[in-house]
Amino acid sequence: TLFRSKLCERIAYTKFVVRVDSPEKICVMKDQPGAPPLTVLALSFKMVLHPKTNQHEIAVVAGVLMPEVSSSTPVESGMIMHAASAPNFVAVRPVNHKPVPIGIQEQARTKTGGLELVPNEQALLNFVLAKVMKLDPDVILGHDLTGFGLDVFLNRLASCKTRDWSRIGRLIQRKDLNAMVKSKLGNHVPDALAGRLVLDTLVSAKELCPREKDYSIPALAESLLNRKLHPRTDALATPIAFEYEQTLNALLRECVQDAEISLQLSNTLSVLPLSRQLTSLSGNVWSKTLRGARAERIEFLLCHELALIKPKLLLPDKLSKYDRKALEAASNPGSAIVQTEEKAGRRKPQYAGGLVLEPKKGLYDRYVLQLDFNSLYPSIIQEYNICFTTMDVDAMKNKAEDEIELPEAGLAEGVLPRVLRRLVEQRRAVKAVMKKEQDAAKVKQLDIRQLAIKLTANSLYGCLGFENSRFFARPLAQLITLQGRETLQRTIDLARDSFNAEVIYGDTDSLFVYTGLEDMMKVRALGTELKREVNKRYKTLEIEIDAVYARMLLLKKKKYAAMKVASLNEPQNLVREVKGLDLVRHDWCGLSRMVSSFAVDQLLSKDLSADDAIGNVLTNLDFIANQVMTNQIALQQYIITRSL
DNA sequence: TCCTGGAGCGC
DNA sequence: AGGCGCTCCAGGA
Repeated sequence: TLFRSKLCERIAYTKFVVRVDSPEKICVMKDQPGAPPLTVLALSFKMVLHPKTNQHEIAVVAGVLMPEVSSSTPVESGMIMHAASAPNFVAVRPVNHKPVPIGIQEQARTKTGGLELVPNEQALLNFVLAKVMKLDPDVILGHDLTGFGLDVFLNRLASCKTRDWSRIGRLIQRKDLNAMVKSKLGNHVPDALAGRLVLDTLVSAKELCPREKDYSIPALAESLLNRKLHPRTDALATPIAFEYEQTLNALLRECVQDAEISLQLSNTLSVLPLSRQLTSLSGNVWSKTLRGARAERIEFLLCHELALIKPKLLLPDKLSKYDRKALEAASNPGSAIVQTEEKAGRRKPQYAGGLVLEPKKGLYDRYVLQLDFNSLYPSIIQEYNICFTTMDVDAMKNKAEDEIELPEAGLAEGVLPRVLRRLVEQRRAVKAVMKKEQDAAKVKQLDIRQLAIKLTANSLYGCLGFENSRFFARPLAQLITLQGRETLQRTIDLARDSFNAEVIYGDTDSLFVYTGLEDMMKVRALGTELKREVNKRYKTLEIEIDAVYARMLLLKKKKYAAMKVASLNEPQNLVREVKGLDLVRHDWCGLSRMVSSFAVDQLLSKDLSADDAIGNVLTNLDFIANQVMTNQIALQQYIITRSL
């Protein structure tokens, strides 16, 4: 039954309300129309700290609207420019009962730059709610929205006892917002915004760019958008900034810019199309994907797969910590219940992981060959048919690692190998279409799909070892890493015994071979031969030449620097690659990283002998020491960043 | 001196 | 609300 949503149907703030009597009456449309375009509203806030209550209060809100956004095609760069000219708004209210500067009042009166001046915080909150109601965005987007912006916003809505607070979402909610925001159980932001997607670019950037070190707006604008921003104030503004026209104007501009940058980040990272692909692959809920719930995505993927293959199979219960303890106590009635203190941080490892070789330390000045297994763990699952449907996981629960045996050969393909095989097939198909496609926008779209498939396949293993996962199966995770270690070791033995190759290092799925060669053709030939010899031993497992390095400095496990040959056809074109050294770590200051970087450059320089390089490094150290002593280094260079 | 955590990397 | 491995550095016994 379709209702026009009127006052009598106070369920949602939507145009229509649909009521269905039974889930059986829902079916999938045969000819699916394309997904409708989405309205995206980027929001950004500036807070002040109330001097007495010491609580965050909202002082400035900016919004940038981007209408008609496709969730399947990535946004083209031309569209991003369009966003800047789309209807923006920025609203400000007086702080500490002091009127805002006359110039700002004038701007607001003449509506310059979409500026709205409101008398107090309550009015500011209502202004935002009215805007959201009017624009009715499908997506509310911003940087650190879930951790800060919207969280504070909801707290202020609650504190100010704002009427009809649920207008921020699409579901009419009469719940006591105060009780909601004070509850420690989970994040209440998504619940309050039911009916809209919350896209937090901080969450998305952390997931999609895990190698980034600094996730602040200016840092991401520089590294991802190639935009250098002016020096900025903090999200937490000082009351003094509200007293002068110039500083307040800067604050307002910055607030609008934050919303705009956040929108561009989401576009550049293709967060909407990618999260939609991830969601449609796993069959979970889109808003959850945006919250980064990886384990839940895998859970849904496997639930759907099981329902398809073994429709009569009962799914395993999802056990809470309490449930697990109770079960354990029941199965071992004699044993004392061990009280394990769960700390917030990382726990001790529960089983063995990848093999890391002791590196043969030193500076290598002839070609080093790096070979990598493609998707090692997904490949192992397929290669050995590892699954809870091919092995008795319960029987192995308390067994030692070396007692866990591989499934017998000849068993039917398990669920996990099947899921992975199908993902691999899908990805291959997408890539094939990509090659033929001419339209650049469609290529980008396909690229996002293949990336989503890869991410999904690669996160399956992690969920097998994750205690709170519905499909938690430690014996499987153990067996997978064990096979990984053995596979790498067999490869090393083969390289040594059959090729007389010198393996200088290796980590989990990779090995580094010092070839001693100076002829790229011979290096390639060796790599190809090694690769062929390894790959012929497996059905699914596959090793590949990952890189060739002209020079390599190998210091410790997980710490090395090297000059990588950018393309095998142009061996002269070298790119520096650094792993684990101090200069890639933020807990060392800029000066230290700079000195370290200089040293690495010298040591890896093709034109220098080791002695000359060391000489240059020592000279530089003297020079820097002198600069330090004579106070010529900017204070900025001494800042270290480290979480506590 | 030995041992435990945390950070923050690498894979 | 994926996993483990390995430096480093602090701090306590």
